[in-house]
Amino acid sequence: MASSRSVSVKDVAAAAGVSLGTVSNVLNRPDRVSASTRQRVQAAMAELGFVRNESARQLRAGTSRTLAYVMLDAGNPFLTDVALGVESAAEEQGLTVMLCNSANRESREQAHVELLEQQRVQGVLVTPVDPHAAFLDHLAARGTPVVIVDRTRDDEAFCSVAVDDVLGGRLAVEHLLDLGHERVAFVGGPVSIGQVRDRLRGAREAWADAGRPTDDLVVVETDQLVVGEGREAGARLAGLPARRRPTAAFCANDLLALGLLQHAIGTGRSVPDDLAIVGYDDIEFAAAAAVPLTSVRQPRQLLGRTAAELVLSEASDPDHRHQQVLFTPELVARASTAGR
Amino acid sequence: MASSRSVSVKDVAAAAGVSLGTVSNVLNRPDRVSASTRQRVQAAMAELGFVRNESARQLRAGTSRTLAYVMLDAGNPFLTDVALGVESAAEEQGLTVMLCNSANRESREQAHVELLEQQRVQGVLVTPVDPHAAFLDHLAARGTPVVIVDRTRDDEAFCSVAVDDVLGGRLAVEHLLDLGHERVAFVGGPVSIGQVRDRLRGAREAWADAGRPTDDLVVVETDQLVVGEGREAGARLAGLPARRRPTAAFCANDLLALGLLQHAIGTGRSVPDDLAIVGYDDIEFAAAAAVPLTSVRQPRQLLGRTAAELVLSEASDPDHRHQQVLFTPELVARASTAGR
DNA sequence: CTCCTGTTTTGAAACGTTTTAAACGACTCG
DNA sequence: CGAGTCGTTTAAAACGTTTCAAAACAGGAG
Repeated sequence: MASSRSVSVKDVAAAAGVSLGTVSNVLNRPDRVSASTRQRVQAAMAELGFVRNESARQLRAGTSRTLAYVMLDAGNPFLTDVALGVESAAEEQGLTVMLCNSANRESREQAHVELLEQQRVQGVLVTPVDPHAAFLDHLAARGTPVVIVDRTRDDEAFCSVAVDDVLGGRLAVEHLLDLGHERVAFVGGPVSIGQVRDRLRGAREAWADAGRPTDDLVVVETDQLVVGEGREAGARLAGLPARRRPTAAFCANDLLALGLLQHAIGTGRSVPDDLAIVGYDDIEFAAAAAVPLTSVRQPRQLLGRTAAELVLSEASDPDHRHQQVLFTPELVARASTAGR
Repeated sequence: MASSRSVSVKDVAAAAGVSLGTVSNVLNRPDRVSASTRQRVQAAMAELGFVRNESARQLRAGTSRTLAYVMLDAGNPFLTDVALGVESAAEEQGLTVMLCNSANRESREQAHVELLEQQRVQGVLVTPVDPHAAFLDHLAARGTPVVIVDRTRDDEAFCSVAVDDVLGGRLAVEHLLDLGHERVAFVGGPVSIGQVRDRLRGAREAWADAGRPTDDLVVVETDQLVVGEGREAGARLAGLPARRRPTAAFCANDLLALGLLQHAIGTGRSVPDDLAIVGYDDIEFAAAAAVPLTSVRQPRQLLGRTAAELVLSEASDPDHRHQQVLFTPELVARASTAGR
């Protein structure tokens, strides 16, 4: 209960009438200490309100018991689920996770990464603004294990975990083809985002494999992956002449899909009868939408868990080889595409 | 670029041919060092890939340059917005923020708090499972500044920032009264949550102030504040005989409101004509719902920002007095209650 | 040439912990 | 009764930084 200035091992030792090495033993290998002294020391610790100084411990140990996840956007429900997976894997290893939010700003991402390196964290997981940023290479080159999460790089300089977006796009369009749609829209953008590109590619592959004419897959490009853009895409689709108008849309994420859905309902059109909709990510709100949304689900928690395991393996296993893990997405069919 | 084992100040000193004190000066007060040696040292640091060891720095300094926010649920968009406010305030002071997710489990919350204390963070912000948990008192008693966020306590043992939930409940119900509703439901629960209690109390006060009979404010208690419970509440309301059935509902949060909305649309009822809905929190998805949701907005970022400022004042100002800040919520009217 | 002044650099101590090798008793065995 | 053993405790060193008093130095002024 003492609220004065920080109580050290030395103070505890003095109070308990033992040497400071003994106090340390009580802390770290209690079995090496006789029961009576152990109790005396523990009593002193409680009495004085001793709190171990992690900096000193870490300085001596050379390494910390934490692991960090630098996330692109802490407000994105997808990424917070990934974080949950990271945490559960870390917890099993007795490690703590620090979450850092770069809020889509590369400068913040870099600042976080640098501080984490100074703190000698066990490893850094990162969903980066730009997976090719030089400071990530530097970090890894100096020996901190790094895993890239939900993004990929062209080279194999890092471990990474991601989901097969080409396959996801394929699943979505195959589902719509199965339902008999002959004219489908892809809604998403900007194509500068690798994931959007891959999902579109998968969609096109499925379309081509089914022998459909290229023009019947209408691409509606958006500026961002947000609800408002989805509404606007809805307006653009509705403006098309009836025979060119798609009967189904595959959206590059759920937010777009929600916007599209909102536009359809707002203008009195029926989902799925007038327009079937497939989203991507299967966020919690997808199932909770006015018309529950068919969506492509990614193994979010597993993504995080695997990333954590990889980074720990890299930290402990001396002859670790980088690996790029690619998970398989899964289509969850709901009312927004129900049979016609 | 050296990827061997950690490079220390000593190594840099040797490489640059100066004493280790000089290297430290280059790092901390570059003006005390002549231009030529400064450059030599900096070149050596770059050459060797020197990274300051934060543990050692902190051990010497006695305090860290970080601040932590232990959040109840990192998946809750409301709290991530609060975190954004914390971060922006911290950034201005040159501090970094660690986010810790307790995922609604008190044991995790406690584990985080304990590690943070060991790390001697500048201050701890916390949205706790239970604001009266003993370990929070202990933490504060030992001298770590603590601010309680979005929760309140009966005593004044801590600084806290929260929003006036009684007023929020009042605003919601006054809005519905203004629109001429004569029978209103309050949907929310469990009442063990202080915030639910307060919002209900505000609703009742407004109702009573308008001279309406108590029975005409129907309370539908839920088990949790989630979408599914909202749907179920919708079913319960729909099951009431027409003359006892409310024409409007005030939900204790937006998730419930979304569930209620979903049920109404799914069963072919019109919002707001058959049922007007008011939510609480004004999360991003509220505005994006099938029918944009009227909701009570809280100053989320300001909440976080103020909490950060309070904790820093407590850390630096020796004669700091605890204060309980209460912000004012604001009603945002949208289509789900549009005029009738 | 000496003395002084101001700037730059140095050496040593300190922060709080963990670890290792050595010291210490007490006991047993030959 | 001395040597060896075992369980417990201790003293000292080390981790990498910052800081502070003191030393070295350079450049004038006398």
